[in-house]
Amino acid sequence: MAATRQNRVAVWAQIAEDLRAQITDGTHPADAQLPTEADLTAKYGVARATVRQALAALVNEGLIVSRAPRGYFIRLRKPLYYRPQQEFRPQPLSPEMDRFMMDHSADGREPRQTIEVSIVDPPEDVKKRLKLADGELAAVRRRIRYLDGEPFNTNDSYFPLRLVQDTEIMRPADIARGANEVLAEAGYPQVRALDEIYTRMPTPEEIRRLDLAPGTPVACHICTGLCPDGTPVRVVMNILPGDRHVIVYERGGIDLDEK
Amino acid sequence: MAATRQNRVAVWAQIAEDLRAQITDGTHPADAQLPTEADLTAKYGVARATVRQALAALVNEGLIVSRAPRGYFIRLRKPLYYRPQQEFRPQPLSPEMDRFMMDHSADGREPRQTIEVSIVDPPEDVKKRLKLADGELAAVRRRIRYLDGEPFNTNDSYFPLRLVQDTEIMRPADIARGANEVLAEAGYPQVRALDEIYTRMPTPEEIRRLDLAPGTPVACHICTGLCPDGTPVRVVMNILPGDRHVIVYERGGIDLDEK
DNA sequence: GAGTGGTCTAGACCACGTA
DNA sequence: ACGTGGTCTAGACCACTCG
Repeated sequence: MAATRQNRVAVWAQIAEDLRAQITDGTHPADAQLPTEADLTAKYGVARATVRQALAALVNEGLIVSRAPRGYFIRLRKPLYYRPQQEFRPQPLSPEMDRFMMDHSADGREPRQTIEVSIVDPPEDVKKRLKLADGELAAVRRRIRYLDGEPFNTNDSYFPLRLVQDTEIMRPADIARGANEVLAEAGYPQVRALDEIYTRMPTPEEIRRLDLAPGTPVACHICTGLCPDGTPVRVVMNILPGDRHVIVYERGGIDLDEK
Repeated sequence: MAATRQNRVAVWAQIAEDLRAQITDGTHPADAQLPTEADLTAKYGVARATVRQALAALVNEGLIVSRAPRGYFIRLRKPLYYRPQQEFRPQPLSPEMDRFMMDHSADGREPRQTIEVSIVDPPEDVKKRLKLADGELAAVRRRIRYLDGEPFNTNDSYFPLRLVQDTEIMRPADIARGANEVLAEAGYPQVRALDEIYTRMPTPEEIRRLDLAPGTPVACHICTGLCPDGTPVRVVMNILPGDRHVIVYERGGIDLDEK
């Protein structure tokens, strides 16, 4: 537990551990206010900087949040389920599965999204997955999704420019039937997809766009859509704040692995 | 960018931004050493604590790591692909997909795992998913997996105790044919699964077990295995350090959604 | 106006790795 | 032996929110 190189635990780490135990053991209700920095310096008899180091640790763990100048508060997690397979299987495989999902549904929350379309030289990640030729450009539809006015996730869809030029995809408006349908009509139906998911701390840009609190990691979900002949025609980069999402996959009809 | 409540950017935030730009723009090679704290205090003409705050920010973003008392170093990301569907589809759907995966393979790295088996009153998460009666116990196989001696992920498999008592599952040894096979032989074949994935900062316990650097989020992958009648018989809780894993799903044969 | 957290300073001592 | 980062202290001023 954060032992210093000496055989002892730093004072700030002990304070952090104290507070962490109180938070996780449910002593305080969610959203409760913690003692002030002044309270803690008095209680533990240390300098303010030491208390601040303890609190900063908890902030970076995502356990508490500072609402200056009001104080520190216990953070609550209210993730919604997020389903990459959504359109494929709108219904859960079984009522049992549904149970878990009911806890966090978007019922009654008002969705909204902003859309920007532009032509770009895409980032290396995307370029590789789209198998773009050197210097070849892509169209990107950048969306930020909101729920009740709060940013929920971002969704940047990249298409090889040559495939979508002069299609509806280039217009910054909702596409009721979906961009995939448009792409299919243009002769590029997607029949397979590769989902890649990894997690990291957000960039300052992402913190800004998604209004992320410190200590909030993001999941990066990259979906590559392929035509029957294996040509990639679409790469979607989703940024999912960890405090707002649970990604769900349902699998069935096969022997299931352990890992 | 970390503006203070005044209309200015904090000095530490500017220093962090400077360094961040240098790191992400590839000015320095990966694993390069940053200037020392003393260098930076001199360069920017500020107190050491200010420089340390900038560096701490980058550490928490996962961009750099401190190897005291040697200095700060740029962090490298070398994730391996992790496939929940592994046994289902050992081969990628197409050579195109394989391309992305070749970059990070476990070739030539020596895998090892530790196994502990115990009987526990499982955490609430697990209890709910296993639909355990009040006070009902579970067997848990806790595994830590290593690659070349370094911890890679943890895998805790929970089973209702009544189903697995007196089976091979209770012995802390490798099960060559897999715990699922044992469960199937006992009359509980799994035909469906629900995967839930979310991301958060690790607990101190996880930091210890997985030897995580600061600024490393984890993905929590919970797999619930169900019998044909919908009874959950197994819940697996995987903890996947973000700097070591990319989770991969392949989907095919269906219309694919955008989200 | 009182109290909060955010920022910044100028010191100090320590353990540890490396040269 | 030296330089490194880790820890801790004792101050200071500020902007903001709330009563």
